Amino acid sequence: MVTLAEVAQHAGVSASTVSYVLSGKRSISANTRQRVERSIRELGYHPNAGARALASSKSNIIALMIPLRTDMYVPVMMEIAIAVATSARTHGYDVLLLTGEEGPDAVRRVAGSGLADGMILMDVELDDERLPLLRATDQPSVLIGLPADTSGLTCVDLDFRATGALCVEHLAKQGHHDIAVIGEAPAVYERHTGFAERTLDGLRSRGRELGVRMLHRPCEGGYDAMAVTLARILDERPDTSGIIVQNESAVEPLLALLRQQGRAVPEDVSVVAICPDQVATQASVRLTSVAIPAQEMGRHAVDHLVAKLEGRGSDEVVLIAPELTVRTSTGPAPSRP
Amino acid sequence: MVTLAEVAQHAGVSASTVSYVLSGKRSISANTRQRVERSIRELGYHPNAGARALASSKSNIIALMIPLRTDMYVPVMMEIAIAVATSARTHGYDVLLLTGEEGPDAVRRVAGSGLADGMILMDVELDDERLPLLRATDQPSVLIGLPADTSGLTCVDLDFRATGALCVEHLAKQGHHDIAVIGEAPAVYERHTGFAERTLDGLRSRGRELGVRMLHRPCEGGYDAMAVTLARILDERPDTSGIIVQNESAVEPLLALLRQQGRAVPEDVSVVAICPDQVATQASVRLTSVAIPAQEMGRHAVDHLVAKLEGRGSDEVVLIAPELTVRTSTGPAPSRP
DNA sequence: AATCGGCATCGAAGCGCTTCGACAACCTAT
DNA sequence: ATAGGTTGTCGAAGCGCTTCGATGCCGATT
Repeated sequence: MVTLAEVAQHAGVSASTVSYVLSGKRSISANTRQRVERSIRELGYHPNAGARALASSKSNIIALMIPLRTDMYVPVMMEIAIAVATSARTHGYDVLLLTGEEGPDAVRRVAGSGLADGMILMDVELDDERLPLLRATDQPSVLIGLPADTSGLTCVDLDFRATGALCVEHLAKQGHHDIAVIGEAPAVYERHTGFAERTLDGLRSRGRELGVRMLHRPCEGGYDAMAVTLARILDERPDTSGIIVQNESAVEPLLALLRQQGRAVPEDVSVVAICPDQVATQASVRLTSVAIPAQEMGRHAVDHLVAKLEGRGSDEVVLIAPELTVRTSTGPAPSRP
Repeated sequence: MVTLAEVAQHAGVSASTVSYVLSGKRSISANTRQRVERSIRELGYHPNAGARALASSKSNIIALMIPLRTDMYVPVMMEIAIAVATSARTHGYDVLLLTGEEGPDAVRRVAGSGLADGMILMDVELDDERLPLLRATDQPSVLIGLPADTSGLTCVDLDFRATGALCVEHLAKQGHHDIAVIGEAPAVYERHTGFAERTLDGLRSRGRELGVRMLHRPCEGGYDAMAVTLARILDERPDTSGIIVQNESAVEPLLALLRQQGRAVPEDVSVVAICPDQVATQASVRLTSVAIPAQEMGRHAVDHLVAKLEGRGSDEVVLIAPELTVRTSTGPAPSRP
């Protein structure tokens, strides 16, 4: 293993000079810089991460905490995680992956040991148990998702309230008056997950303003659950002509069931989904949808965290504006007999 | 930030004693041990990760490299990653997440900087560009997936050859003679991904032994691609009565298309899937399937890597035996007119 | 009584880096 | 010609920990 000292010797300079070449914190003559850089290349030198962390009290590592909840849609999580890892690298940071297993203690461990310089928390609940600890350790952090109390925190999320509103508007504009909302699994609501509640909120308040009737039903993923849910909805509100789905694993079952029952999309029923674009475009009907901007969320989170770590940046809540893409699953409401 | 020295002072012992209490590398009297442990608790001490890494040349970090290929089924990757992170913790290791972005250089960087003690590579290709580097740096590592040349490497994977064989056997036993195989996207085969080729190999050689006709067609995910592929298959081999799918995003489209064409599953066509259990159970027909044991693979990989890091364990290839679960998508072949 | 081995503890060295103050050497402005 | 300011480089101190050898103490062995 090549050390700084060896590079210094090889280049005929002192160790500190090499260090300054690497960090750029003091000016170095072009000549010396080149000699040092050459030695680094020839010897294949890589600074030792531990020594660096010890001397500078900076690990250049960002911790990413992903609680493993089985009812969350995994690909989105993954996409965010990948985006976080990738953009972290562009800032010179690596990413440490923490799962929910360890629970809130992970926050304490990481903050205490100086393992990471900051952390990004995913899948934040409205009243998340990790938050008190976060505030106490004043560990620089960014949340993906919105808790109830955001004071002193930096959060990044899709504006789910606006998302809900946008979906209703789109349907209402096409003349739909009876709209059903197929939501996430009941457990998600029971857990008070921010995004689910905020979507619902946006959906309802905009629906009230526009004078449309709204019926919300949570739904586990999969075929059988969807069949039951859909039957209940159509039983309660036979005139339902618009459906908004916020549950990736309910999308395809829903379409299949509608087809099976002879209800054409979009002629008889319009469907709007809140889901990743991939799901919307790969479904059996190309779905009008509001995309979950996973990459963007990951990138934003990293950018804000890095800003904080560098002393720039402050606490704030960043809500990403939703965008609705019209595809072939929505159309004018059928005229009533 | 509390340091070892402060703990030592508080407990009235020397720093080295505290260190030995922590590591257990020398015997300590019960009395002293308790005093030290008490001080640690009272002061809320956490050893500094950087200092530890520097002094011991061990970071207690495992690097997990996930190339981001858009055509791989993401949830499986995620499940493995989570399993890796979780079981790493039980061995006292944390996990560093590396994406494919950086390419093979990441291997060099991580090995060179001592950032991680070892690494786990996912989604290994038959002729993976990271392998030469791996061998050169003699970084302790475990691969998930099998390259063409496994000499000097430790690999963990599902036995895809046996998986293929198992699927054919199951169908053949039920009297199916004309079997179609719907595979991964063409790009996967072009890239020479080990698992895809080995499955095919197992499929074909067992098929030959059993005297069944076999037709393999790669298939992009999604509805439209599946429609084209299925049409071609039924055109070429109208008597096809068994289908084996190894492509998660083709599963539901396939079922929907069969239904649409009035082919009943399993009365007219039997379907066997190679996919995670979740996909098999949530599909519109409960699928007879061979599961991808993601968790088990992650766990095995970590166990083997940790064994290597501790000086136990050697290079070997661990193939996990496939298990076929019979559900409702397979049955006897229809009798021919 | 002298010797030995094992246990419990301590002190000091050092892991590889960053960073601060010092100091030549040079370049202006007086 | 001299004070003052830059610029480029070096030496040394230390970051918080692990680990090696040394040491003092005790009971067991001859």
